Formats: sequence, C-alpha cells, structure tokens
Amino acid sequence: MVDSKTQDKRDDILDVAEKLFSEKGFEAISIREISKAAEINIAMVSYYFGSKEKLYEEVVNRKLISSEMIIKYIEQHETYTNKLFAIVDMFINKFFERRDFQNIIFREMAMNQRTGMAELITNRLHQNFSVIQDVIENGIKHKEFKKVDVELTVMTIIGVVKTYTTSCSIACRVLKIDDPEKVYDDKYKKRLKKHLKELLVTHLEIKL
Amino acid sequence: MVDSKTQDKRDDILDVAEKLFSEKGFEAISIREISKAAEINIAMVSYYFGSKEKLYEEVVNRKLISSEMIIKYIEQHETYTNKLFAIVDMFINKFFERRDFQNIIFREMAMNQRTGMAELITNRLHQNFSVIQDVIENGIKHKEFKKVDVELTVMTIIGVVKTYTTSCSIACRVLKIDDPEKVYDDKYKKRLKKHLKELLVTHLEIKL
DNA sequence: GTCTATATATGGATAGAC
DNA sequence: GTCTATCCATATATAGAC
Repeated sequence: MVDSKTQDKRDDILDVAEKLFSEKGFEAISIREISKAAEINIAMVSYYFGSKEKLYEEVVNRKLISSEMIIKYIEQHETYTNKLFAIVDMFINKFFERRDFQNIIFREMAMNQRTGMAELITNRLHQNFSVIQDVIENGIKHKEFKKVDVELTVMTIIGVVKTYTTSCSIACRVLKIDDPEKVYDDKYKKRLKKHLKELLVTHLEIKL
Repeated sequence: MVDSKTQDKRDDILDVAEKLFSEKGFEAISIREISKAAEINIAMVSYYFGSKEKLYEEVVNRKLISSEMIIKYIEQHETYTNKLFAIVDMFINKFFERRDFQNIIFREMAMNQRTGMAELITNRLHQNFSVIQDVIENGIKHKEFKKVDVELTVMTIIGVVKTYTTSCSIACRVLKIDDPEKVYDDKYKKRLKKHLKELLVTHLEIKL
C-alpha cells in the first residue's frame, strides 16, 4: 500500500507524462525528459512504475471513461432527445477537459495493429459509443427520431468533437482564433455544443 | 537530374516510408526498418534523401492536395449544392485513397508545437478547408443554404471523414466489420458519401 | 551506386551507495 | 526512497572500399 504523499508524487509523474506523451507521442518522449519535467530522478520512473511502457499504461488506464458512468448520467433524462443532448454535453465537456489525453487515445487508434494497448482502448471506446448508438436506435424505434444511418451518425458526433479537440492548430485557423488555448474557452465550448445539437435536431428531425 | 530508374527507386522508398510512418509514427520507425522493407541498404536512405528527417519531409510534401486542384474540380459545377457535393465526393475519395498519408497528417496536427512541418501542413490544409468554407458562405448568401455556423460545419465535414479513415479499428467495431481492410470498400465509401450528403441537406435545408 | 564497418549519440534500465 | 554511475541495446549518419 502506498501512502498519500507517495500517491501525490505518482500522480504528478502521471500528469507530466500524460502531457508530454500527448504532445509528441510515446516513442518521441524519453523518461529523461519526463523525469526532468516532473523534477524527479530518472531512476524514480522505474522505481514507481517498473518501466516506461508500464507508466504509459497507467497514464491511459486512469483516465478512460467508463460506460457505466455515461449510462448513469443519461438515465435521469426522460426523452431520447434529452438523453442525446446530455451525451453531447458530456462528451464535449470530457473532451475539452481531457484534451491532452484525447491526443494519446486517438494516436493509438490510428495504429491499426493489434497491440494490447490499442485493443484495450478500442474495447472501452466501443462500449461508450454503443451507449450513444442505443439512444439513437431507441429514439428511432419510439418515433422520436427519423430513421437514419445510426452507425455513421455516431461516428459523426465523435468525429466533430474529436477533430475539434485534437486538431487545435486547424481549429485555430478555421475559427480565426489567435491564441491556441482560447480554443478551449467556455465561449467556444458553448458554440460547439449549440452547433452539434442543431445538426442533430435537423438530421434526426427532432420536434422541440 | 535523376533518371527514371533512380526516380522509381526513390518512389519505392517513399511509398514504404509513408506506410511505416503512418502506422507507427516518425520516431517509432527506424531507417533500418524502412530500408529492410524497401529492400535497400541502410546507407541508401542517407544517399538519396540526406537524412531521416528529410525523407519524412518528402513523404509529406509529395502528397499534400493543392487547393488549386480542388477549386478547378468544383468550378465546373453550377449550383453551390453541387459544388458542395463534389467536395464531399472528392474529400472522401482522397481520404480513402490516401488513408496511410492521412494518419501522418493528423498526427502532426495533434502536436500543438510550432515545428516547420506542422506549420506547413496547417497552412496547406487551411487553404483547402477555406475552399469548403467559401462554397458554404456563398451558398448562404445566395439563399441556396440556410444560415448556419459555417466554421463548425466545415469542421464537421472534415471530422466525419477524418475519423472514419484514421480510426479504422473503431470504424470496424461500430460498423461491425470483421476485416479492417473492408472498411475502405466501395460499399462503405458510398454509404459514407450518402450519409454526409444527407446530413448536409438537412443541416443546410437544401431543396433538391 | 552500393555495401561494410564504424563513429557517435541517445535512450531504457538497474546495481549499489547513501 | 533517492541518487550516481554505468551497462547495454539501438539508432542515425558517414567514411571508405568496391
């Protein structure tokens, strides 16, 4: 068992590693860089985590969203429209909050090899996306939504949010934002939520 | 000047390098692996390209789409609706055809640092996306489209196609496709085009 | 143009002192 | 728990033979 001070230090290292891995990728970052940025000795990484690989696994594991959480979050809403809107809000909030982390996730996704890491992430993401799919399918079944290509509608929702949060420099250019950090301002978060909801309202012919 | 046989060899190396870089990233791939896969001697990479970095630059440079080409391609269409549909077709075709390359591009985009490479790519992509933006803006001005959030509509179009082509393993799961290569079958290409056009038709209230 | 051999650097991991 | 020193593997790049 680790005491709370040790846990703090571990978390510090994980935070720093997450940021660096997200910016440049796993291979491009050395444990020397991580330990320098986290202001610890190089040997400490092996001491705490065993290896660079295992550190990476912990970075990924600790921040994956559970589908149980999403289900719990949306079940309080009555209509499928409100469930869907809740999902939009939640996904955009999480993606904005964890934008560093998202870079890691989608870089792993882009590798079409069957590593254990990619496998784990794919499974977890697919569980989450299934929740969205269920909501849309049920909405269609109960005549609340128009019949559409459900799978590609799910990918559309994810695609918009993902592209916005993981292609910061492009978002800056398209939206004419000077400072990259402003991309994640509340103002733009609201705008993205509004856009995505309007897109879904027309696409699914939702009567408000 | 290089003769055509030398050019062929260069192209071979570039093709192999593109595939490997796209699968694992620049740092994760050694010139040893590239030269082995391309069936050439390691020293040849330096001989032909100077360095690993310069090889990478050539891989990226040779396949960036020019906005002039897009403009030329769409100007033959009369209405803004048809121009927009032509863009959808073209983007999906190019993204499917160059899916390896897209991985490289969007991995570079995910790094929010000001490297020369990222800068170059951002500029070129932004030029291309501006063409889409112009079409939508003009369509709105000429009352062919409903007034919408143009910038985020552009990001939506890109986001859907990008997510589909660069997150193959997720696309497989969501669409229940067993073989990853089938994701790029004509059948799914058509389906994606259909979905995206329908999405835009309702979103922009296009009267067909 | 092509290859071998090698110089040089960098990174991950750990032994062992404190 | 923390640090230094070091081992070992692997990588890029190039000099020089053919």
